[in-house]
Amino acid sequence: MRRNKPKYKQIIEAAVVVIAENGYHQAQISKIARQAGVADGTIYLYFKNKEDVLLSVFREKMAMFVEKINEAIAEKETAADKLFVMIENHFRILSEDKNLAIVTQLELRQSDKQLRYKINEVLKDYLQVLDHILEYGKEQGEFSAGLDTRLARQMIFGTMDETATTWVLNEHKYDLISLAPQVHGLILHGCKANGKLSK
Amino acid sequence: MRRNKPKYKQIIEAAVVVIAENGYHQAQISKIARQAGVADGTIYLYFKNKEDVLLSVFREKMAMFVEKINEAIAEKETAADKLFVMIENHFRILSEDKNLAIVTQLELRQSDKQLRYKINEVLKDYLQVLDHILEYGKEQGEFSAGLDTRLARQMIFGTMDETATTWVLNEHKYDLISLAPQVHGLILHGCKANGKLSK
Amino acid sequence: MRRNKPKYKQIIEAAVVVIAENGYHQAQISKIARQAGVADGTIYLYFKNKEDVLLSVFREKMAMFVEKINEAIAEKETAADKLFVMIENHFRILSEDKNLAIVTQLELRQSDKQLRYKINEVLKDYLQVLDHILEYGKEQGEFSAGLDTRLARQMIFGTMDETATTWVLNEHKYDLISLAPQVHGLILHGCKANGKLSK
Amino acid sequence: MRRNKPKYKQIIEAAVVVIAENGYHQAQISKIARQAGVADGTIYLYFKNKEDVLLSVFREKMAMFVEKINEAIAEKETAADKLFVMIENHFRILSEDKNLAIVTQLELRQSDKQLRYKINEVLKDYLQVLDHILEYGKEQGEFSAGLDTRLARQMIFGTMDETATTWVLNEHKYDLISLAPQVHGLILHGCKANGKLSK
DNA sequence: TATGAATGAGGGTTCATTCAT
DNA sequence: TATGAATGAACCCTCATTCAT
Repeated sequence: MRRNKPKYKQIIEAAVVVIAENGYHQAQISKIARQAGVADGTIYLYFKNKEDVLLSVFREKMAMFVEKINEAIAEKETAADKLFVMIENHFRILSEDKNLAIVTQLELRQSDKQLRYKINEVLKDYLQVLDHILEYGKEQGEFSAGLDTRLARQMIFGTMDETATTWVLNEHKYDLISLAPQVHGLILHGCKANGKLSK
Repeated sequence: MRRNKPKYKQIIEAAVVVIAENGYHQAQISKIARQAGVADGTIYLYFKNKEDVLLSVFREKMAMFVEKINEAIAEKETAADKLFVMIENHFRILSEDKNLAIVTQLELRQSDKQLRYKINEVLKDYLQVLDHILEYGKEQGEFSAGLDTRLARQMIFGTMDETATTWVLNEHKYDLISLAPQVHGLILHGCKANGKLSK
Repeated sequence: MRRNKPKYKQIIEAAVVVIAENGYHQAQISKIARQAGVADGTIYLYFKNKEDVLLSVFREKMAMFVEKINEAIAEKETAADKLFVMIENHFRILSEDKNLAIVTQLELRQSDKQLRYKINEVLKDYLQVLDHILEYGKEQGEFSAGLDTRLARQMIFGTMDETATTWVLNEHKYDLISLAPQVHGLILHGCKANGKLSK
Repeated sequence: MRRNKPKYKQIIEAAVVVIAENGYHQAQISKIARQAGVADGTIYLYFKNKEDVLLSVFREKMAMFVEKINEAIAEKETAADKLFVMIENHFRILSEDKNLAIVTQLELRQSDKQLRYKINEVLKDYLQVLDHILEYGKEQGEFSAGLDTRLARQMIFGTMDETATTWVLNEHKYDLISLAPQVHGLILHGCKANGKLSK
């Protein structure tokens, strides 16, 4: 199994660094090879082609995302709490690896439609975690029974994603993790003034 | 003034069609020229370079977005209503021009960092419309006083954008406009079951 | 006759300025037209094509060269004196119009082989002036009877030309005209130490 | 070291042929590659860009010029003899490689100002050989003590260059090498009839 | 496995020239 | 005569991929 060999990971990590430092369109195979300390041709022993390298970057990182977040979620009881740790961990992982944040929020989006579709397939694993929380919340009566899971998932992911992208575009100059409580609040209660406060 | 000449608009419209049909990276100047019914060189009488064509596509379309939405908003009294017509019109404009939807939701995002930054500058006009609604809602007591405008704006835009992108990725196979009420509800009240309403 | 109309001269002078300021390859018809204060198309009412403009620049200027130099030569008696005023005037004309110097010594040489051949045809008028001086000198016994006119002409023209070109490449930072006596001396006597002087 | 690899020389030689046969402005990289029997891209493994190819042609050939001429000069005792073998070898090298003659005398002069300056830098090595002969001749009392080295160098180089260019423009239809003695004579003694000295 | 030299397709842009007004 | 908007051909260079070693 190629994916377990050390050079596989080595190339993936090199790709993240090269893309973050040079941008998507300047991330040539030769640069990735040099960063990984292998020859250009060697990359083709581990990956089918360049698209496969980029997709693998996303796949590996997303798997890590899902794993970490599933762990964190499991420890919480309520859907609201699960949602909170999901948001917080989403922000934390990006905060802890700024290169990864640049790559996923800005650079990989420059890939063409074909790769975008494949990336969206991989993303589904992550979105399912969200769906599970939403279904669980509805079952428990925490979330509104009439909630459309797909729409709610789009709201939550769209909000987290837009928040993270804005943070990267602002060159990480404020703390992303500390926005988690407010984002959580917005997602749970929306913008509307709630009864007591607005009175 | 070049921008008022008929060929200017003609080239912009041709660019939308070509990008939608061929994808960002396959939208060569020669294809756009052919679609517009002009010679390749003519494009350079109206635009500085290819990037200028693409940025102008976004600028012209976004101006149209802002204009239409400002008109619609002006007719409404409450912030909640303004927000509703904004969401509905955002979805309506994309629904009415599927090529435009493909271009703004998928293709133009493949532009490189430099163009992305310029596009983001143009986008600010649109985001400001959102900010005005949010501020207005807070003034009127409709929206919670403690609402962070920037975060709320990111939530709203992120939600609309993610909803629209998912719709495009699903090849417009369901009705986007009819999602507006639910999206509006989510943005106003969030996911949380609200005692009285859920009864 | 087109060549006597004011716009003909106007375009020629504009071409000299544009070529001197922008270089041969950056001397587009549109720049020359703008400098001359006419429309692009107007140039084609006076010249067959761009090559014709450039060749005409050379032809007009060379005619002026020949005329001025013939006048100066006529006043002198000996071949040596005629040669001296030729060298001095050659240097003087270039010194008095630095743009012309740049154009003839550097820029027009970048023209392609076809134009070079035509320019060489025009140059023949000038070289004939030299030939006449040489023949006259031989007749008068001033110049060595065995002198090969063509070779001597190449030596004289080559020397003047190389001297002028080096001066232009050095950005006119020394006085060209004052080199005339030494150049004259070299051409007459060569490098060799002459008996009496070397004693 | 790239310059020692066989393909480097191979591309240089191909460039000389292509430029001589097609002219400077028609010497496309693709033609040079085809002539060299390599792919277009291969040229860019050995040269930075097209200008680098052209400059290298001149640099390599000029180095050969300087080397051959230095060898020939070293064998001679007097400055006059050194000068003679320099002229003869200058003419001989061009005579032996007619393509090279076309390239250096006509085509490379069409390069733009930037490349011209770089070519002039390379040419300095050659001109220094001339300077050394002139200085040596003055030391030995062979050449006139008051000789201005720079001017004399310009005369000699200008004469040789003009003679060679005229020969190329006349399509090599007479023998260039056999002109060397007369050119040598002209350079040494000038045009002037030297009654007594010539006895 | 690993190397890295060689390949070759593909496109934005310029500008001399034309021609309807 | 004069205009200037429109034309469209032409080319350097990059880089993903291959394959002989």
